[in-house]
Amino acid sequence: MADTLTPTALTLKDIAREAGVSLATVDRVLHNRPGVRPDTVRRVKEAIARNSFQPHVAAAELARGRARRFAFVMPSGPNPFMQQIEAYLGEMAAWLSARRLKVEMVATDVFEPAALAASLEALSGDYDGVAVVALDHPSVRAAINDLVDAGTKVVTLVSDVPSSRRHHYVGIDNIAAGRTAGALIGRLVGQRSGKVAIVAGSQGLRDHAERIFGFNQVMATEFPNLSVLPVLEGRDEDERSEQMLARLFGGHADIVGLYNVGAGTQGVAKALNDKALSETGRDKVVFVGHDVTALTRRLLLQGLMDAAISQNPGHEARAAVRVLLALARGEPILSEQEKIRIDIVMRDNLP
Amino acid sequence: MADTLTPTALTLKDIAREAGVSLATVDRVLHNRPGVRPDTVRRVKEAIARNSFQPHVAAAELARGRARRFAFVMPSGPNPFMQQIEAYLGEMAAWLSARRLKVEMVATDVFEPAALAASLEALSGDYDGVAVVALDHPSVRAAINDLVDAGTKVVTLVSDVPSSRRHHYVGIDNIAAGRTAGALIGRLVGQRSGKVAIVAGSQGLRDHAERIFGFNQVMATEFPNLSVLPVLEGRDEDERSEQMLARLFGGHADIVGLYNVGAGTQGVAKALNDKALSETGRDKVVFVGHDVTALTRRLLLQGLMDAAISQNPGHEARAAVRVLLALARGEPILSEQEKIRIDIVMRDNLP
DNA sequence: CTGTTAGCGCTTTCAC
DNA sequence: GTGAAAGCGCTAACAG
Repeated sequence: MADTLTPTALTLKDIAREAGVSLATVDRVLHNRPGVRPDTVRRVKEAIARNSFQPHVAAAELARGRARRFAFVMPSGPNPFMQQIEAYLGEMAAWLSARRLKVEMVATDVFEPAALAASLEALSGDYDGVAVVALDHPSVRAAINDLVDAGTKVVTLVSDVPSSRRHHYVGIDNIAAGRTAGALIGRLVGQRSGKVAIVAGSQGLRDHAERIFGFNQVMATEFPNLSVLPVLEGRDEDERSEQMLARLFGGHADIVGLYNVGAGTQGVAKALNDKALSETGRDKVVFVGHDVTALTRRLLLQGLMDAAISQNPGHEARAAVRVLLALARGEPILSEQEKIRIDIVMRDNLP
Repeated sequence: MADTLTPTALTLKDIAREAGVSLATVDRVLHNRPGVRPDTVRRVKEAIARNSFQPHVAAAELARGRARRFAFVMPSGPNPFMQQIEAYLGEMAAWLSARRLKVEMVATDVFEPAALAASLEALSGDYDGVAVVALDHPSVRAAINDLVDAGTKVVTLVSDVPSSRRHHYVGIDNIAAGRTAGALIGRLVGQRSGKVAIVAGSQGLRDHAERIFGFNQVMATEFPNLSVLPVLEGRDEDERSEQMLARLFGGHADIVGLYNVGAGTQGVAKALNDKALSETGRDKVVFVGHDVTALTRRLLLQGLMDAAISQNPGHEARAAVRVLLALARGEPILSEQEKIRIDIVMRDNLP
């Protein structure tokens, strides 16, 4: 019982013969290039459809000659998650080079819309595709639209600018991520009641704001035993986060859960650990954060952290490249494959 | 600040010139084909290494002419998880055909080692690669080894035969999956103490046995408040699972957790639901199972099921194809990309 | 508007 | 053992 999923392959020439035109004309129709009479277009398109013809990617790739260039615009600074994405891109070197693809990194300041926009504008014309960790700001939106208008394929990475005309977003649904964090804390706290603390980088960052929104949604509707404290804004900095949190712990004896929305994990963990040491015997605070890094991995193994909501950085790096390549080639995108899932990582399923 | 990850590309001809030989000789060395003097081999290899030369995959693919054929040997019968894998393979049709790859499905009885072995033997010589949902049995092991010896690339899918010489395993670490299930049940049960039930298809199936092993490991070491009841073997059948479980519930009033290792989910859910209806006000039994299907999705949304341990069937289908292709081409495998992760799926991060 | 043609960088005969 | 040469199925110039 062998059922073939793929029919036998035809070539451009077969289609040309069937439509009664030349190779070049089929090629023009295939790529929506101008200079073909509407009636001819129709005939060719019919022949293509009738045979469900698929051009051979390898032949197309070989024939075009020049390599494709992609730029990755990433935040400068020591964000471990972003460094992981860059590292995974580096691991693809052989894969990229066997396909004659060139990927270049461009570092820029994420918290400065003007700087980001300028970096993007500077890329215009030089690249076939651009992946950008974007800030949702009017000037960034404009820069993205300009690139798109110039024919560059653009994907937003990790953080989206939905109002722009970017071709694709590679990243997670942050509202769902926040809901997931909320549900985990709620469930892991169990019967107890008390307060839940939130530490974020800034509520001005779109992804952070969305996560908090999702988190509160779940808390309000499903865990009446828990009350959420006002969000602390630690700017993703260790010391600031630690101090704010230590003060909060001082003021509230009944904190049973802690959600760390962004980075600054070192400081958050420190504050939590100090609290645990000073009050032996108390119930542990349930601690959920984001992303699997060297640090969060250690905290999970130690048991100080209970779960990390994670978006696989390797998958994001590869998906961004594949999507840019598919867009550049005019191929359809395997949306199921390129969708980034929200991973729940606990000690026993650490990747 | 633009850092290029990929150097400029050379061609076979460049290497040939540098090594002072012809195109054909470089090609022979590149593919370890015989008929080249050892000294020449050395010179060519040096030139390749010195320039870290990467042959252009598109050119290689185009030049070989004939299409590659892969077979997927899957269990017959209505296992929803396997059907999902087949469906995802079907979705790749355009992708496959654009690469001139042919994928064929072969259905066989998983519970019959002889039948499986025969199906595999029958494939010999006709395919470049075979993906098989394998049973760990000596005759299956032998059949796999025969295929490998005949030059066919073989990957095991979902269920491994580690003792065979298969080139790759595409699937999850089932011991870790069982540990994850155990940790989830333990944590979600919380302070309560009581008993935990396990329903499996059969302890003779390698993946089921491994999951149970991991589950018990975690239970024994970390949740002294919970005691695990003897495993019920429901043969992945709905009715049988339901009856066995209903009887178990009748005999033990203090069951607080339930781990469903395999299929038969319909029956398990039925038994659990009946129990819940008959004893309002009691604490809910924490229910963890495997895989996200139409049914488990519904149960998660309803709240009857608390978490599903899942291996992404789409990812497995695509990884199997990519690995077979890389093996056939002699390319390195992106192990990080092809690794199948253990997903924890709860209501809020349903994919 | 449409057709002809010269490659792209490999693989694979077939000669030497 | 080694080399020369004919494609693979497209794309992109250039002619008409």
